[in-house]
Amino acid sequence: MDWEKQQPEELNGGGGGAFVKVMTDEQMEVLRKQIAAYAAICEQLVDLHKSLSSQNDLAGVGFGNIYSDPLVTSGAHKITGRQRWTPTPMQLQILERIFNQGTHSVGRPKVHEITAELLQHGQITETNVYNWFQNRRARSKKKQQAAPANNGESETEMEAESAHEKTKPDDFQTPRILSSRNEHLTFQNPQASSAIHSVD
Amino acid sequence: MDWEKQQPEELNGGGGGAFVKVMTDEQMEVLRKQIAAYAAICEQLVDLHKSLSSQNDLAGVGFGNIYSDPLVTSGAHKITGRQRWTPTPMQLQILERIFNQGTHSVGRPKVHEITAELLQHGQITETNVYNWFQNRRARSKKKQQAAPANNGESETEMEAESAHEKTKPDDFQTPRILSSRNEHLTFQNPQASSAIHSVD
DNA sequence: CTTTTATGAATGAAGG
DNA sequence: CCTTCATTCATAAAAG
Repeated sequence: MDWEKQQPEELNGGGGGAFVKVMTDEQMEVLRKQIAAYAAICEQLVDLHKSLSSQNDLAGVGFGNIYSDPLVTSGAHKITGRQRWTPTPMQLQILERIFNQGTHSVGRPKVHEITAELLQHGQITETNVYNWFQNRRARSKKKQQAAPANNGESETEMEAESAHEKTKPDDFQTPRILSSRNEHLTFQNPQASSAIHSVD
Repeated sequence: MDWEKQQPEELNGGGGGAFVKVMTDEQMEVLRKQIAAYAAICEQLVDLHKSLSSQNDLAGVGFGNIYSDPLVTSGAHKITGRQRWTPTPMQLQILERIFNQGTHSVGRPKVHEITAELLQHGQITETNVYNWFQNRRARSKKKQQAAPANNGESETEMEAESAHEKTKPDDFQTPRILSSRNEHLTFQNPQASSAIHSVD
């Protein structure tokens, strides 16, 4: 910024050759507008972000056990980050067994029962179980329809029959162009709030 | 701000009794920091918004207009399919507000009314609105019953509920609703960019 | 450390 | 209303 350098002497009132930092009304107005502009922009963006994040934020996962292990506190900056459930090998084994026994769909009581059993092998909620079966079912189905393309002869490759784009070439779908890892934007800046008040 | 009034005379160098607007180095530093803080915050928010909005790339799209512009078919492989409505941030915000105001159930006329309003912020149909409320209601209910992870034995209400950090949603969000229909966030502000350069 | 893959979770919509 | 499905998003885990 350096107003003292850019300041033409004529504007310097009657100060003569004294070297003082001076702002004209116009300059102050410009400055004020700049700050006000930022304030407005920030406000818009915060609103926007809130509405955007409110939809997909937060998991209903009500367990807070994962980061309980002091050994794994290496991350250190993810203190309140969302953690998603990861089945223990034992849990997975049991779930797979149930699924393969023909129970592809679970009702509410069944979920409760299974959850109770799996709780003995690690943290888990009914929602986790419910989601697992749903995903398992979907995945299973998807795989099934991706397989049947080849006749008995030359097996060539998969996905040959996908001439009519059925949505889902297994190879490169990659809709995620960017990987956003800024889960919690921390624009908690004291300077900012003071600035807001100052300009207003 | 009014520095000329708050300015103690001692700091005014050798200016004597002349009434000029003067900034000390400290004051300028404060100002610079305030603007810089805004610049940083805006930058973060813009980045964040960009990543958020680009994820669900066709956010805010309606149905018929997706491939309406053959010129901009950048994606190119999305020609068919995809008819699922995705609420724009603005639409979502309005819907959430209505829901949080106690209107958890909507009748036909109400749906019509809401749809009309939301149409100003993007494509939407009455069915979308109806489904949204139904899903929202169901989800809300489920969340309620998913909370109790512990036995009821210890009913002492400690700060236990703070353990579930989320519970989010709901509700009482910003009392200040944006009334303007600035769907197109116009944070393209010349003032802002000039300010960015000024401080930097 | 960066990129890719596997999979848990969120959500609009359909069926009963 | 409730359940189920299809699709998409986000991230832990694996690969490079």
